[in-house]
Amino acid sequence: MPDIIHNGKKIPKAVIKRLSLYSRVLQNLELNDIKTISSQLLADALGYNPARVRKDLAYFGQFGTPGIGYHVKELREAIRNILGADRETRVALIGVGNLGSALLSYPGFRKQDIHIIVAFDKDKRKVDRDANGIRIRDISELEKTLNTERIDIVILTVPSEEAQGLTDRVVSAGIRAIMNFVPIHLTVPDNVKVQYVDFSTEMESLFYYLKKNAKISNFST
Amino acid sequence: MPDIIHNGKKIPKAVIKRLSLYSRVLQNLELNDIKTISSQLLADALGYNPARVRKDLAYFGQFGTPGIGYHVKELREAIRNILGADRETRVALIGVGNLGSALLSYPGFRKQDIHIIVAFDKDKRKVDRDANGIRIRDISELEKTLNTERIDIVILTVPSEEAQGLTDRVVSAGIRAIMNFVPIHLTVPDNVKVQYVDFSTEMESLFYYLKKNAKISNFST
DNA sequence: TAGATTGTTAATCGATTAACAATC
DNA sequence: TAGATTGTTAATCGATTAACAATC
Repeated sequence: MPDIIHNGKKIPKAVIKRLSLYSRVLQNLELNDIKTISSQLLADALGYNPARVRKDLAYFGQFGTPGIGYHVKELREAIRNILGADRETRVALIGVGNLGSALLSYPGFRKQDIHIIVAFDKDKRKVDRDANGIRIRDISELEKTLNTERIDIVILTVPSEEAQGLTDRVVSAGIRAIMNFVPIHLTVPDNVKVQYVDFSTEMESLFYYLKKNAKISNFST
Repeated sequence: MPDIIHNGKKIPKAVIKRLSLYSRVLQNLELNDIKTISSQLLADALGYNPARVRKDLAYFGQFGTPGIGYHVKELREAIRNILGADRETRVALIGVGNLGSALLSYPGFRKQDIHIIVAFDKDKRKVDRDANGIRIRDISELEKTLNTERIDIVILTVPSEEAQGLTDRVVSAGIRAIMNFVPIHLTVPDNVKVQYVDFSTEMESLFYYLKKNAKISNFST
């Protein structure tokens, strides 16, 4: 992946993730009719340092007022603009198994204007069935549909053996962003971004911390 | 969270995640009857730098042989030992909705000896039903069951409004590790580790990269 | 004006990579 | 021995935090 540049400044990847979290906090503040918020309070809501909040925002401009803080509504709109979250995100999902089905009806997506518009499966018994309001298509229609439906992002929820092959097809079809739920490393060209979501790895590191913490508390008792 | 110390060295969080990925690659190599692997090849398999691989492993000891590389089987066992993945991980899941159900049958967990042993829901219509071979319990049995079943980790897949309340209960019951799929920030004591899994945030940053990349290619055409 | 809080610079901390002597 | 590759140190790069003048 090439570096991401905004107004001549290189933006760390982590900043983008946090922007999205700030936006969510601001959304809640707006619902509670809170008009302004300081970097301190915004940081507290997420367990961050206030300097980090100010620095993150400073990559993109000046949004606050010294002595006052940030105007909630304005800042939220600014962030949504930066993230492109003001437009609809058009998503395709490949592999309508248990996890795929769950994602099709994931409430968090709807809230953020992320729309899974098409779903594919290779199982003929699933094809043409309805999944959360959309028709499951045969995987043979993949390339054609990605184009006609102007898909931005592909979600992969297929068995491991099929992941790389489908990735290659999707990339050839012009897709540049893949959210990969399959626990293998995908090889893609440099201009394609893969976001890995890996439950087992997260679980294993949690368990490691747990084990370590247990030892630490044994020492102190 | 206190720092994680191993043999007097502070271990970066990212190292633990990668250890788990190394283990997975080694598992595949073992299945393909490959006996040894160099840091270079292990790095290639994950898109890393070979120095990173050697450095990560060096936190925990010396596992390789100069001129040869690492013995696949040995290294995998060593890593599983470090991660504690040689023991069974006992997990409870709260909230048997779409996502919760999908996780109950997630094949990646079974593969890594991660066992979801109990599941809870507050919906009386779900209670006592079977979910992937286990009986769904009423949420009122939460504290009691976490203890009798000796649960290590709790998975949270409940609506946002209920997440903090349930977190408090779970923490009072002595749980130290939570895998949180609910898109809100949870407040917990310092000795409890929360692992956030947030699809919307990942999706929004993917979309941001996509938008940026599109602009970059516009420039070059 | 006094208090609060921003935006930004400098200092710190942490993580990655390059380089290479040691060694199989 | 010659070639390969480790473990580790030093150099680089990047991200976080502290501090503070500017300013509402």
